[in-house]
This record gives sequence, C-alpha cells and structure tokens, in this order.
Amino acid sequence: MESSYNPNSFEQKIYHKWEEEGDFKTSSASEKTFLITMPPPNVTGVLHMGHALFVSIQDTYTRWKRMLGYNTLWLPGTDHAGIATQVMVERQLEAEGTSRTKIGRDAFLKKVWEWKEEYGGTITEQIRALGSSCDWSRELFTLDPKSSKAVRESFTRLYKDGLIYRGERIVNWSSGLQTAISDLEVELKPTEGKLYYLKYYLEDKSDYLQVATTRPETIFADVAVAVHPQDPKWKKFHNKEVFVPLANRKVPVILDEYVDKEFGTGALKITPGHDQNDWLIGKKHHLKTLSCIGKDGKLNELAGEFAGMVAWHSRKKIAESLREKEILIKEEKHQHELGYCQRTGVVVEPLISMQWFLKMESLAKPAVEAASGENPAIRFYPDYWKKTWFEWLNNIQDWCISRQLWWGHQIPAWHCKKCEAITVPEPGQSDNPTKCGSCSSDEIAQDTDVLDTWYSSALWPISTLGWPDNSSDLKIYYPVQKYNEPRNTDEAKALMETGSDILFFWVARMVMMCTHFMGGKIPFEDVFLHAMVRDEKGQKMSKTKGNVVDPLDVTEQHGADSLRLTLLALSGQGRNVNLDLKRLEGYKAFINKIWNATKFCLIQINESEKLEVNASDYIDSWLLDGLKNLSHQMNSDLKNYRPDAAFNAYYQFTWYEFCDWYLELFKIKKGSTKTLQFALDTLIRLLHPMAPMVTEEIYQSLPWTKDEKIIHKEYPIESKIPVQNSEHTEVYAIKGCVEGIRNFRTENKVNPKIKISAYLQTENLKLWNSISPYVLELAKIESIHINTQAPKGAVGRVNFGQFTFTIPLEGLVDKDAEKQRLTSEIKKIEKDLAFSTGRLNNEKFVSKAKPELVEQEKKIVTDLSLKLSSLISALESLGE
RNA sequence: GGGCAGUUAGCUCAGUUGGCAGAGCGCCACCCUUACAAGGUGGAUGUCGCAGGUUCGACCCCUGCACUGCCCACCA
Repeated sequence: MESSYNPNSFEQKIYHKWEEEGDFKTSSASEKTFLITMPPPNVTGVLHMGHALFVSIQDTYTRWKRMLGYNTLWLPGTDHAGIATQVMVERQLEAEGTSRTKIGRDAFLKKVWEWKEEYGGTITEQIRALGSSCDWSRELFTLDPKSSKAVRESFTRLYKDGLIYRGERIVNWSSGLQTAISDLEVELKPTEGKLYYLKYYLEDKSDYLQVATTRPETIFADVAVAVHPQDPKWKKFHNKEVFVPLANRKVPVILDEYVDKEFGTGALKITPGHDQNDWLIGKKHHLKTLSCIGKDGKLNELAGEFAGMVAWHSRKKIAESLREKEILIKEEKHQHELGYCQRTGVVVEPLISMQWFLKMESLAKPAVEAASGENPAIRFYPDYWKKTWFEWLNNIQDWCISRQLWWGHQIPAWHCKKCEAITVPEPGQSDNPTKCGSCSSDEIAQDTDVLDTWYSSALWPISTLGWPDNSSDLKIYYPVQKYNEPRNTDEAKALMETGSDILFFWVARMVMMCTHFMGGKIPFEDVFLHAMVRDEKGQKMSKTKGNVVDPLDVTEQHGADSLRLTLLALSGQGRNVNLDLKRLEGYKAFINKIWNATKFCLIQINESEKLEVNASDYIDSWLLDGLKNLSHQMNSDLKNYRPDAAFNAYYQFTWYEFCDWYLELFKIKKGSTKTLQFALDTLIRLLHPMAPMVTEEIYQSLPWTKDEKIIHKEYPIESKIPVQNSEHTEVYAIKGCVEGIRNFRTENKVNPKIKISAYLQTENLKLWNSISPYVLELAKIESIHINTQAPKGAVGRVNFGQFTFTIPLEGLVDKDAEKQRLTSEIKKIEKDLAFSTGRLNNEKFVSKAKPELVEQEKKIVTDLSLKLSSLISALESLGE
C-alpha cells in the first residue's frame, strides 16, 4: 500500500474495473429486490453539488442493499429537459447568425440531437467519477423509443378517459421562451410597482368611477368594472355602464363579492384576457374575453396608437397619455408579487391561449390516500414533508401539459383541416392516424406542441421498467403495495430519493401517474427528500455570487470518497446542506487515518491467516462488542434514512475506539491477531457503501480476501458478531487510570518522554494485576509501589474508581503547578458533589424520580466524596 | 395572507422515548512515541433565539414572540 491516502492513484482504476466486470448489474440470485430510479439529470447539463449529494445518498443505499443480498437495481437515465436544452441550442444558432424559425422544425431538431450526442455523455461520465454503482446497461433517455412509447400510450389512455382535454384558458406565457409554462414554473417575487388611479366615466360624463390598477396597459382589454355589492361608495353606479379610458368602450359595472372594499378604490377593472382572477370572474359573469397583448409581448391593434409597443415598456407612455387627458387621478408606489419565468427571468404574461390540460383532481386522490392514515402506503423522510404533500394535492389545479416548443414529445393528436376535429390514436395503437376520425378527411396534421418535460418524468418509474409492455422488470422490481392498503412491510421495495425542491414537479406527479396506470400500485414506498446544497454560509450557490463549488474540482483534489462522506455527514434533517470545505478536509483526514490503520494491521497480521471471529482476551471482547453495537447502529440509522448518523457513529468508533485504544492496546498485548483482522475486515465493509472506492482499494490489498471484491461482500450485521456478554470493567479501568495520569502529566508539564514512578493504593489487586501492563505502558510509569506508604512531602494524586495513585513530585514538577491542578480538580468535584447532594436533599426528586436514578446519584456522592478527601489530603501534604 | 423548517462553542453542524451539553475545523500547551504531523496527548470555550408554562428535573414537551430561509396563495 502507498504510504498515505492518495485517491487519484486508484479511483478511476477501481471504477472501471467494476463497470467492465459488470459489478453494477442486477443479480437474480435473490428474491428480495431493491430499486432506486435515478432522478434523470439534464442530458446536456454539467454536474453540480446537488447531483453529488443525490449520488452520495443513492449509491450508499444501492451498495448497502446489494451487500445485504438484495437483487439491487439503481436505474440511471437522462432527461431531455425541453426548455433548457432548446434554449441552449437556440443560443448556439443565434451565435451562428441564424435561428430555429429560419431553419425550420426538422433541421432544428436535427441540431438538438447533434448537440445531445456531443454533450450528452458529459453528465453521465461525471456521475461515474463519483463512484456511482448504477446499472449503466439500462441507461435510458427520456426521448428514447422506450420512454416515448410510454408517453404516447399514457396520453392516448388519459385522452380516452377524458382526463386530458384541450381548451382555451388563461395560462402563464413566457414571452422569452414563446411558450406556456405551468404554475410551478412561475416564480413569484415581490416587485416594486405603481398603483394608478383612473377615471371611468359614466356615459353622460356626470360622474366617474375610480379604478385602481397596477397595469394600465391592459385597459384596452377591459370588459367590465367590478364593485362590491355592499359598498356604499359605488352604489349609484350599480347597473350602469362606464367608459374605459383611451379605449373608449362602454363596459358594464358588475357586482361581485370578490372585490375588496378596502383595497385601492374598491373598484376593480375586469380584464379576463390578462389576469387569472379576472378570467374567473369573467367566466362567472359570462363576460367576453379580449386580449390586447400578443404572444410576442407587444400590444396589439386594440391598443390603437400604442399598438406594437412592448407591453412592459408601454406603461409609462400610457400613464403619460392618461395624465394629459386628466384621466389619471394619482399614482402611488405599490409593492406586489409578480410572476417571473423560472428559466428566463422575464415577467410572465397571463394570456389566453389554446392548450392541453390534464385533469388532476381524480388523479390526486390516490396520492393523498397513499400518504394518509396510521400506516400509510408511502412514507416520507423527513416526515414533515407529508404536510406539504397534502397541502398541495388537496388544492391541486389542472396541469397545463402543452408547451410551444419543438424539443420534446410531440403531442400525439392530429387536427383535421376540414372539420377541425381532433384525432387521437387508440391506446395500444402504434401507427399514426392518416385520416380524420370524424370526417375521414386525409388532410390532418399532428399538433405542433410538445409535452411538458415533467410529463415524461412523471412516467419515469414505469417507462424505465418497460411499461406499457408487460415486462419482466416491471414484475420483478415494481412494488406491489397499493395506495389504498396499509403498508405491508417496513422495507421498501423501491425508494424514491430526490431533492425536496421537486416534490410537486416530480414526486407527486409520478405517484399520480404511475398509480393510475399500474392498477393502484404505487411506484415507491419510501420517499427520502434530501436538502438543498448551499455554501458554508447557507447561501445558494450561484455563478454571480461566485460561491459555486464544483464537485469535480473537489473530487480531483480530495477524492470522490471524501466528498461523499462530507455530503453524507452534513445531510441532516434540515432543509439545507451547508457545504464547508474545512469539514471536507477533516473527513479526508479520516480516510487517511483508516488507510494508515490498515497499514499497521497488515504489518501485524500473518498473511496466511484465515478470517474468523475469536476473542482471545478481554480487550478483544470489548472491541467485538463495540463492533456489534456499531453495526447495529449503522444498519438501523440507514434504515431510518439517517446516513449522517450512521457515518457519524462509524467515525466515532473507528477513530476514538479502534485506532486510539484498541490498536494502542494491541501493541502492548500482542498475541493473536484474529480479532484485529476480523475488526479491520468488518470496519472496511461497514464503510463501503459510503466510501466505495477507497474501501475497495483497501479490500483488494488485504491478503485474506484473495481477489474478491468488497462490492459483493456481506454487509456486517449485528447477528454475525458473537455476543461477548461482558461489562468490560478492565478496559474502562485502563482508560480511566491512563487518562487521569496523562492529565496529571500534562497539567504538570511533565515531558512526555519522562517516565515516572507512582504509589498505588487499591483494594482490588485482582483487577490491577489484570490491567497493570497496559496502564504502566500507556501512562509511562516505570516503577509502581503497590499498597506501600508513599513518601511524605510533595506528592501528586490521581484517583480513578478503586485506584488511587500517588506520584512523588521531586525532580518532576514544581509544587505550585500541582497545587493549582489539585485545586481546580477539587473545585470541579465540589461543584458536582453539590449538584448531586442538592438533588438528594430534594424530597420530591427522591420520591418521584426513577429509583435507579436515585441510586445512581447516591453512588456518585459516595465516589465523589472519597475522591475529594483523597485530593484534599494530597493538597495538604504539599504544605503551606 | 397561509404553511413548513431552522435558531446549540468563533465557524459548519449532531444531540429520537425529558436525567449535570457533543463532533469537525479553528484556538492554547506539550510531543516528529517506527500505522498515521492529513498525526498523538491534554486543555479552554456555550445565559442551547427570547418570554412564559408543565415537571422533582426542560436543548428536548406546551403556549406566545422575534429573527432567518423555503414553499404555497386570485388583493387589483
């Protein structure tokens, strides 16, 4: 082995070996299966810390289950990411002086595919660099035939069931992208705007209604003014008509309780074409809908002299014109929530357009039920996400699934040019229609829209397994748990692990769609939602802030395993993972520690030894018990989706028990290396799911493992480690005595090289004889006098349990230092003693606290009193 | 406006049935003791956001508040 941990020298080699030798593939040897479907990253994306986090967690679970003997499948894939990818290619075209509209749909799509071929492999290569043990032979792309087939089949079925419909609705229009986007893709941000107060005159100009609006440019599409029926201010306008300024159109004054009497003027202009709420009100009052802003974001002919201006910019001009005409009464500053396109950052225009929708209400019900009840079919980790889940699903809106993009799954619907009927193929039919289903005309053309990227993502758990075909994968790996039945087992057959930010975008939609198509069987039983990776100050990583940490940089510098351990350790139950590179260095140091411990063990262990468990003394027993507890703890933490806790337990045990104590004691005791060997083997296996590469590298260099790979070895479970059934009194006594004397030495500034002599008072000679070699060596005592009178004068005192050490100070230290040490020690004990006696003097404590606690407290008082008197006498013997 | 989380050592975070607060990094002192200086030994450091309440006992449970972050929402 190399002298220290150097990940660059083996990570790639190890990974390639695994992949080439098919170690990530599934094995039908076991009936028990475990499936994680990887959240498909954007095919043209580059790796960021969010990916690194999900890889760390998902790979840990995949490897853990694989080592536990499950037929384990981690299924990878990539997403076509409609908007993101299309925008990238469009930018490239722009740089080349052309555009998608100039080259046309077919040529454009060809370009995108070329782009995908060129950059599509990057992200999967990067995911490999992190050690991911996913089965690459099954990698799927959302536009691959397998996925496309599932998309088409689901669409045709949902259409036939009447769940998909087409309609003219008000939708969020991104003028930047020239497409509709879903509610989830709109980001609301508080924005400083103005509230304009305008006059809407009666026909005879005798009076006017004051209307407050933030968007004066939409007045050309006003179809009414609404006031509250009980608002006395506007009573005289009931059943009247008023003139819309500039447009000079008469519109009715309508009464609706939706209007807030207190806000603005209490009169609301109704513009169904450009406002979600107005649209609802318009529908309620059977008003017509006008649009004065086009899909290009510009005002149209309705706006008269302002036609052709970008709506957003026209506001000032219009306000000016209104002021000149003395229509504008006043304007006030006003803060409100404004919708922005998540992708492009441009302001979203609510516009009327023809779109495809998926009815959600009936689909959402099973998803709600799946998480309801005492023993729900789906469990969330952390559990609090369940509340958010219900909140959203119970208020769900229909999903606008059509996008006016070219890159994606083109909607499988054909429009007839003659009769305008829509023809959607029958479910199961793979041929495209050639005739109108209604009038049989052959002048039909496929809908030009594509489906929202999340539509294919929603089918991902079943499309990757081969649905709609009745595939064997589906039978083997898809859960049998139904949404409306109590959870049948604690173990999840399938785990969904992803970021909490896409709970609605993705997780909820998968549950709805897959459950619908799989006869009520849910796609996964456990949902583990990880936090968002931030920088060490908790701020979002962004290029503009310059705080982005590139996982590949980190991997190159410190190794993928170091990064994985760091991300796992920081992935607690909160909503953020604040990545602190200082901590990363700490975990790298930990790996190095293991590396060196292995080197030490290998020097000790006879190469021909066979692996078996066999404790040769109380030190071995103590270690084996520790290992047993550790493996219990880790398996249980992993089961509870607390990989951070599992790793933390591992860190503590391996460093502070195994390295600091066992290895040091081993150097003194020598003898059989069986336990040393077993412990090393076990510890390396325990860590493998979390730090796969270094553990595989180490495992390969253990002589007794031959050429076996750790990836397929058993994960240590509690029951495989024999019960020791011991209180480990000896080891605790060793630790206590050694720590006490070490403390004495340091506080008295005794050079570590100097060996001291000591006088021991004890009534438990048996125990002392059993531990003395270790205490003497580790505390550096060269001569010990047992139960003989210590010399008078300057002495130091150390006390542990039944052992009192008196240490002559001549030639060692100055008396003052020891006095100080004893004094502060005494103070501490007095404080503790006061606390405990105070408790015991409290009658209520004695009568109400658990009896064993009271007993414990009494024992503490006895022990402390003894210790105290011993220390006081030592202090007195120092004189003055 | 509603909801969800967080607030613990200088910094990043643990603390799961309530029983004298922990880790990493940083800090101080001493050690290159041959597995490891990416190390060893010992040490310092906290009104556990604020205010009440329940309890013999509260970082932990309850109530209210403050601050931070996120999500949802139709006050123009």
